[in-house]
Amino acid sequence: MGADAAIGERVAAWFASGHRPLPWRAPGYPAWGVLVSEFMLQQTPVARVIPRLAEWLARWPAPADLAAVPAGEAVRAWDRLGYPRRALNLHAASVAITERHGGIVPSDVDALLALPGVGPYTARAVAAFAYGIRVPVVDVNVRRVLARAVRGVGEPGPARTNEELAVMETLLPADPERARLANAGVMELGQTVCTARTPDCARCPLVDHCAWRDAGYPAYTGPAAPRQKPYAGSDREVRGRILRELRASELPVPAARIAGLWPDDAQRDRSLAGLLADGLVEAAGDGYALPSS
DNA sequence: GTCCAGTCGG
DNA sequence: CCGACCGGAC
Repeated sequence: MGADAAIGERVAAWFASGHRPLPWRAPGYPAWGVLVSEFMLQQTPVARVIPRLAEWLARWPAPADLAAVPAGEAVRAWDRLGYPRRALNLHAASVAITERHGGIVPSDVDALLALPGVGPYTARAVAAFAYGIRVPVVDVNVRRVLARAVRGVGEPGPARTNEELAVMETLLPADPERARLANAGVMELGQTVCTARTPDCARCPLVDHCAWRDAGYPAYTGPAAPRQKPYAGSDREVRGRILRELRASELPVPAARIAGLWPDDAQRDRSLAGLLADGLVEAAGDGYALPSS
């Protein structure tokens, strides 16, 4: 067994020996529930997703249920999870699943990738966790664990999607069930032990298989991760404020009330135009509303 | 201020 | 490849 394969087996064993009872890991959890959870988990921490996921699935237990309501209802139910385009994409995905896949979430990675809002991570996460298919799953946690344990550097740096998928593939056990445990285990390891700020190496199952540790924890010298712009005062904040107003109202919101939501006319107009262009908002009479179709 | 089970368009 | 995209928690 090569070094990488040893890593996969170790993490699978560590994960199988006990992990947090996340709802989407429960045996028999529906593929639709896994898909919804993965949309919600795109850049939103686990703890914030758990309560919203249950509400969503109680209301729309299958893709066809969501496909049957206007997209605006999905945006409204998304509430303040953030990045509301995900709600729009999830609705569009439910329509595509209903029309193209007979209402069944596809298991094929390429079919999943063709769905709106489904990228390299989500497609493989659904294939691996909902259907038990042996495919590498790479999210930010996996990227960090691979950077440290395999490449011996402290941070993953800019994304190198294809290369990281290939590396993860090499450490997956041949057996699909063990591969699933390895995928889930590396993610869990990165989230709970091999964390960005303060890794807890004393609890790490890879303590003797870590290139970063072997190298003496060298400081990261690669390209800096892109810096995030401040949220306060950004167009994102303005968009969020407008959408929050529309979500709170069953009727169209008059343009005059939108105008009162943000003092900078140019920024407010630009943000509203962006929401319209994105299909998150539509004109309704002399006001605006969530999308009715 | 930083980070978070990312995706998309330019 | 790079920036935009929400919002809450630490």
